[in-house]
Amino acid sequence: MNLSFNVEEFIKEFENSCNKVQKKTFEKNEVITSYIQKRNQFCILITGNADLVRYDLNGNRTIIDHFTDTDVFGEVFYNVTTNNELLVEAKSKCEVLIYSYQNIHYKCKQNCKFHQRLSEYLPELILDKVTSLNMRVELLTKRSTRDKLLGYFNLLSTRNLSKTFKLPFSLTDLADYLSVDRSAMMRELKLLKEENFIKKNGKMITLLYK
Amino acid sequence: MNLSFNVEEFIKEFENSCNKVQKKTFEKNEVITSYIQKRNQFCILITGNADLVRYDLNGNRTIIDHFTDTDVFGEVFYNVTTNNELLVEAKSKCEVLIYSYQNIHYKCKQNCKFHQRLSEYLPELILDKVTSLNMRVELLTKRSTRDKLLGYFNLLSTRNLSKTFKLPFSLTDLADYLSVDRSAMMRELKLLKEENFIKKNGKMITLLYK
DNA sequence: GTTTTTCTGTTGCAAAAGCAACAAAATAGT
DNA sequence: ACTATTTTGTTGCTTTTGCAACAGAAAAAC
Repeated sequence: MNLSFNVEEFIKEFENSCNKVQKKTFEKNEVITSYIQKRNQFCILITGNADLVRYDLNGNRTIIDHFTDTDVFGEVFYNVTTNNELLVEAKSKCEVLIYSYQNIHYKCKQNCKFHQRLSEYLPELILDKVTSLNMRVELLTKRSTRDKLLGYFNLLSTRNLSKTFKLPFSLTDLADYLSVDRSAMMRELKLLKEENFIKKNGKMITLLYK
Repeated sequence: MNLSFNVEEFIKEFENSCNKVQKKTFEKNEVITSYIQKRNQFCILITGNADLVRYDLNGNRTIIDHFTDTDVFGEVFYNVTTNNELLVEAKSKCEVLIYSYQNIHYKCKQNCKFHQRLSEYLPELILDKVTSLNMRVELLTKRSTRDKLLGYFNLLSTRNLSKTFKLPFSLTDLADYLSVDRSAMMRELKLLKEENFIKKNGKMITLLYK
């Protein structure tokens, strides 16, 4: 994220300034929140990492988004219209700040610092989500598994300012993120290695082209 | 869209209240704006319809979004990070209100009504984009052409409160929207007709299931 | 009202992706 | 340190998708 304010400081303010904000801890594989059941929710991940996943009627799992330290998430950023299950699952032990809104328009009668700051920052935070959603759409509209993989690798490479980077996912999860079959993706990864597009060592990837 | 304010009235206010807002007319197939070249832009489509399209390096065209009367669009809702061409193309004669921001945080020194209103409404407008982006992601993560078609048809059916509805696209464009091959999509449409999932007459579709 | 262009519908063939199943490796749990 | 569980890597086979090409229908341009 590339925000105009410091999320760590924001978290400190949260914890002290408003008694409606709850701090909770979740173990690995626990469900942090459900966007279907809990509307108008705003969360900050203090430590750990978690995925926003959807389970559709065919039983397919899709990873919609991946969260790490200081990432924000919640239904307030998603504005649910789907019927499918939509869960945030802890991938490791997670500490989370949770706040539930009464109304969606981000105005609050209590004049605590937290709400002031939140109103101020929310448009920017939402815009940041828009950016990541647009990147997601760009990835998903790529026609082949190969292009999706390379597109995603480019993204990570750009973000890390390096041709070498670590996948934030297991390969199983990566397939669910790119919305492709895992074995087909593995086959494609193998071909990418053989054709010297990439070098791979566990979750470390190095781009060899350009 | 399901907004708390009336866009038609908003448009009237725009036209009168701020001399920085331009009203322009575009003929069919003209480029209304480029998100790569014109940053921080906010537009309202008064009449006509237009598509946001991306041309990637392989020459593939993807329709990212489709706009009709009173829809808003512009780089300000997209927050470009891509390198690909990203154009809004008029699909018919279009009247458009265009405003370019100096800064992305929606604050403006001039205290005209337009800017006041815009600051007020922008978070809601952006959130509306988030909703449509999330629906888009949901469609694109469907694994088969069939599921993409049915998913999209369900959406239109829900929106129109009717099992029968008109496609807002040509079939050629629909394929570019769902990010699939046109001939493969046509084949799938034929199967859907044969298996009595849908009835199709030109751009009118009727869902026969459930 | 005729011509030109775009869109629809179709097909054979090739390529890619999905499915199922399994062994080996790695990781987590105790 | 050992065991159970999950992840990785692989493959044969099937299904789906993409590509290329073309004719007829529809729409747009003149």
